[in-house]
Amino acid sequence: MDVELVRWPSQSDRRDRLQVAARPRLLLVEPDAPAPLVTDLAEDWVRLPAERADVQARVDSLLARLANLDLTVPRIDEWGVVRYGGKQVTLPPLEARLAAVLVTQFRCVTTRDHLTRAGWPGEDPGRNPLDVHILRLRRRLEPLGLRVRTVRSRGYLLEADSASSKVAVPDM
Amino acid sequence: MDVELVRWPSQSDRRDRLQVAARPRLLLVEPDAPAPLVTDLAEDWVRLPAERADVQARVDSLLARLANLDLTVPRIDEWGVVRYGGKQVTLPPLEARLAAVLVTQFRCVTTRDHLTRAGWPGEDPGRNPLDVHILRLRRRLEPLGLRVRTVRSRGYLLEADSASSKVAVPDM
DNA sequence: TGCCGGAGTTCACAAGTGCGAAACGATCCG
DNA sequence: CGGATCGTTTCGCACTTGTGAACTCCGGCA
Repeated sequence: MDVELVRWPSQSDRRDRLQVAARPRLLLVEPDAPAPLVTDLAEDWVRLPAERADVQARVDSLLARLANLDLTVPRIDEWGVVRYGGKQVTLPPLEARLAAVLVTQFRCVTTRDHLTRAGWPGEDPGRNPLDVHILRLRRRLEPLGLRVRTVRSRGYLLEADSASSKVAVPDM
Repeated sequence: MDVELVRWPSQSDRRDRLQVAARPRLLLVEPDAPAPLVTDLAEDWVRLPAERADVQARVDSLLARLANLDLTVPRIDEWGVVRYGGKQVTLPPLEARLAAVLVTQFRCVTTRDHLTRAGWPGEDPGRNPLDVHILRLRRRLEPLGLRVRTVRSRGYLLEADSASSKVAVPDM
């Protein structure tokens, strides 16, 4: 699980995106900026300049506070290794590029277009290759407890399998 | 309720008493002391020396956080993802447009007319489609602990389901 | 009290289409 | 050769949305 460091107020739009995504974040408040009013449980702030140890302490406190709220986030490195919940899998290059986008957008919708650009830079292979690789990515990520959910007519969304949003499909 | 200001670590015994009493407190961490690890939701800290405004901001945030713990407001993003109480669901386009209105009017009555204009811009599909989609929206939002309540002859109203479990509050 | 009518709810069915997934090929590399 | 990666085709399912009708709920009125 990661805490995002956000300079504030210069990166306030990034802060908003993280807030919408319910991602934990630490605001690094620039020297002359006013102090922010923080009510989100996944957010804290520290005044710059700050000791490295103080920043680390706030990150640790934030993580400890959120430990009860299950906000674990998967990670992927540059060799295509995805780690989550103590397990890991390795991905082939193309799927690693797709997974990288989905991981950074964890719990947020990623458009098909965005994924296509990430997987095939500078070309458009059409619809099917993406579909097939999403399918293969699903099978590889499943053992980790991760799920690639389809958001019809919008794109895809990576989320934890068992936790949180187990949506009952309405009968109709 | 007030926030107690505690010098730390010199008044650490007072801090412990306040913690046992579940009283909100702000630790004023002395210049050379190590940063404390804070997991209690009723506690925060600030490194001395600190601006008066920064201290005030932390006090305000602490009070606001405690006041808002069970007054969480649902949110919806532009891709139709509704988040509330640590859970989330994705909505199809039409229901997302309806939900967007109900979410921004949280706990306030929204007229059928308003919802119709939001769901079907530039046309009027009649009464029934709206009713049906309200029903479908109800079923989708139910797992989040949200309820669409009917206000007879007035409209609809989104509110928290009273039976839903609130966010877990550690150490309080 | 009992009945009526409007308001609101729920269901079944259907059309259109976005998407899933298997199966098969092609290519690359040890 | 054998395994892994990646593309293509194809069939069919399931999701979204609309429609009509049956059904329940509730207030008003005689």
